[in-house]
Amino acid sequence: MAVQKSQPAPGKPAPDSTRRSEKSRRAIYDAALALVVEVGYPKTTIEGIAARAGVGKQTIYRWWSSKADVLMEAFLDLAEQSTEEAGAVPYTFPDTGDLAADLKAVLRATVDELRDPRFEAPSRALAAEGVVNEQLGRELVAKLMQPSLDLYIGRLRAAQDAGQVRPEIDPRIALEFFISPLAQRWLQHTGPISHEYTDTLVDYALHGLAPR
Amino acid sequence: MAVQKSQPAPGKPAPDSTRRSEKSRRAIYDAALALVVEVGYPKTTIEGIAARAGVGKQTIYRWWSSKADVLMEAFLDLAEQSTEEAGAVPYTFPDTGDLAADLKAVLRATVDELRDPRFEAPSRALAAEGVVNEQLGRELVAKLMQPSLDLYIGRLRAAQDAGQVRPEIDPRIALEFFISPLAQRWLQHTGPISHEYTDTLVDYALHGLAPR
Amino acid sequence: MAVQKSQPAPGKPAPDSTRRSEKSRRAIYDAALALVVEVGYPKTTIEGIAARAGVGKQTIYRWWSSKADVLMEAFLDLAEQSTEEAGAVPYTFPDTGDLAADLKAVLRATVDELRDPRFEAPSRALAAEGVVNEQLGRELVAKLMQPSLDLYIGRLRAAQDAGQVRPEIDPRIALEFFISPLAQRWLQHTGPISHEYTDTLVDYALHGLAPR
Amino acid sequence: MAVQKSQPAPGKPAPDSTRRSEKSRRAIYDAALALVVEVGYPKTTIEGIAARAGVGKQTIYRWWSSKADVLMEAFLDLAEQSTEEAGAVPYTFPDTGDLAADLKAVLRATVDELRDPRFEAPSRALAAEGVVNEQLGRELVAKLMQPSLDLYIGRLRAAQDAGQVRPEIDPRIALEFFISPLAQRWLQHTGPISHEYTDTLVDYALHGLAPR
DNA sequence: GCCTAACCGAGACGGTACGTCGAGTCTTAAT
DNA sequence: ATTAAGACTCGACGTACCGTCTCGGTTAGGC
Repeated sequence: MAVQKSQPAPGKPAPDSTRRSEKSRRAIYDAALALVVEVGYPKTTIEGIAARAGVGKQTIYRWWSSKADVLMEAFLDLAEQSTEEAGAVPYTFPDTGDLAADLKAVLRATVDELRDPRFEAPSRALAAEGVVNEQLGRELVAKLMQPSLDLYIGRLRAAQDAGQVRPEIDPRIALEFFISPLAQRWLQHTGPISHEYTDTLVDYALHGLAPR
Repeated sequence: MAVQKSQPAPGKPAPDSTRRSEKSRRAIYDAALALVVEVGYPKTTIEGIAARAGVGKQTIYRWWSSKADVLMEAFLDLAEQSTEEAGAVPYTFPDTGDLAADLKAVLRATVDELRDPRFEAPSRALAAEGVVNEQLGRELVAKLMQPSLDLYIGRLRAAQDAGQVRPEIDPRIALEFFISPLAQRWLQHTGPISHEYTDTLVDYALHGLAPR
Repeated sequence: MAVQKSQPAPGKPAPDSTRRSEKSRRAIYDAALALVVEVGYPKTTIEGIAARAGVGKQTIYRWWSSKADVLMEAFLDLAEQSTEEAGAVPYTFPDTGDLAADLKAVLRATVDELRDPRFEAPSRALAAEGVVNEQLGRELVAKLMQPSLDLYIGRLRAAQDAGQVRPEIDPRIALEFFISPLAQRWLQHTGPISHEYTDTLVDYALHGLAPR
Repeated sequence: MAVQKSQPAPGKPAPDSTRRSEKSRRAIYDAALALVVEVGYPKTTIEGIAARAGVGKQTIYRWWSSKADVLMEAFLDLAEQSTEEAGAVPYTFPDTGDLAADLKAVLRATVDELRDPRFEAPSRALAAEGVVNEQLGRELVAKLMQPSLDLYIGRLRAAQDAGQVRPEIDPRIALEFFISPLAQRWLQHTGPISHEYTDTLVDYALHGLAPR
């Protein structure tokens, strides 16, 4: 499960990645994440990252095309490490047979993650960049979000097979009832996020707003 | 409803707003919006706005505290104008008695607005800024989104009174089923937005995912 | 006798010289000369000058087109100041009636000046630059050397009128017998320079190498 | 006469010159001279020379200590080749018994050489470097100029023996009347150089400026 | 109808960061 | 062991904007 390297500015003679310094790469990831946490994304500069990592600026420009690009890889790397560290099987979704309970459990974990300060600053920064820069946005979605979304889809399909979700429902849309309200509250500061809140989302979504 | 001017950096002798040049203000709004559309938010600079507006830099710094601040006011102004232009009663929500139909109608209009290129660039820029800058984010929510959200709340309460929505539902959460998925698809490029899509959202949300 | 300002890079909107900061100009001159003396010309950088002068780099680039250009003006300014300081009538050549004595006196003064450490580093640097960069070289000749050369020509013509120099001699060539050997020894380190040496030059040049 | 290799940075384990690649050396000389002619000395870089010569940078740093050092050897090599090529006995000075004629002939040849574009760029570059870098300057004088100067001294001494030059004249100073004015005009662009000019120098110098 | 304060266009200023280039060092593979 | 190749750290380049600070020149009210 290797991290895909992003392309540096095209037209340049591609650097030889076999000779790349692993030490520098790690130092750059660490410096970038630390700076984003400490001083915020806009005040995080390529020069600052280079200085903190004890690395020449050119070494950053050689392998990445922008600050956002560095941060994205750093964040992907962080996510990978955290997953490994947690010892968890990385990409699974609980299936106890109780759809509501499973969704609530996963969403509670997501809430906790969104509040982890190690994740908050860089993921906000990346999300903001993705809003404005479509190319980066799509990369983010593909690399960071899609794997999780696929798990939701799988779980919802299983629920359909078990007769707990109506068969005509499109799981790719249904999952947004759980993900999107949480995402918007977090991204746009439109409201607080909590375990109770996500529990409520699950209940509302499964049973609908209208009386039965 | 006059646009509230934002405070310039505190500690300064407050400028006398009665002597402010209306012509400059308009020129600055126009230049800011045009530049964001033409070159994108990150490449829009205060110097660029000043030059294009034929205005001194100080005139911008005197009345606004940041690029985002200028753009926010410019955008609010644009939104106001558009509303007036449309001749519409600005802040109402249809109530035909058919909740689903009313929601679908409003969401279709929202989809159309999100696709209007005049709106897209600046509102993306502001949204992105709001993700990262909490203070600005809250201002955006309060000034740009809250009025609309309140209309949703009002309509949902009416539906509750009419027995079309279960009484224990919190309308402030319920409205997110309509707003948030659309917002996320648009903000994060996670999927296409269309009238069919929002129609589906309304149906799913009202009747729930589970079989009845 | 104003210092001619050199042209910044053409094609740029010419800066308004009436608003130029005299303080910055002085500080830049001082820093440039000091650095050339202290660390040598090649290690003198625009950044270094700016930092030492407490000035933004742009302020240098706004008014000068290169390091050599800065240094040339700084040196011209220094020369001017020194002349004023010395209280001397700036552009005269002694005429006691004794050509040999007058030439020897002036050349002895020149030798002293060439050895003054305040002058040595910058003038070497400029001379070197002028060797390789013809445009700058011609400017140097015109602004720094020509006035002195003209004085030699004047004195030699007077000597011709007085019958002390053959009338068919071209003073513009003759003066090189006094100037050029000294210049070459100094520039190219081909030999030591001293009062005795220049005295000898005068004697040899006036009376020739061949027996009479 | 083998070219003495200059010392690389001291303190390093001296490379084994018996295993040196002659092909690389030649390629480096050619590349260095070509680049100086084509793009000028300041824009000639070690990287550029290495790339053009198809050589690793280290190969240059191993054997030379600086750009000027490379160029000096390259130029010495060029001078040697040219001399051989010309088939001439390398280090002689004509002695027809007519001092004036001999000097004029040699100076005319010098003028022609100074105008040869193959020589001009590199020798200007070296001269400029020598003005500012005393160590290199002295090396240049010793290796490039001294042999010629010695020939002048020899010829002048012969002339003294023949009674054509006054015995009390120091030939080491006298020769500067022929060399230095030409050198200065060429180096500092203070005037045009031509056969007529050098002829005039010889006449003026031999017979003096004063009436006889 | 004048005075005088504030605003205005303009843009120079001290700075920070940009993205690029080259210096000189170090590592790898191949000859 | 030298070589071609090129990644590395470092420092300077010249540019773009930042936010502050003068400059005249309008442009109001308050007298």
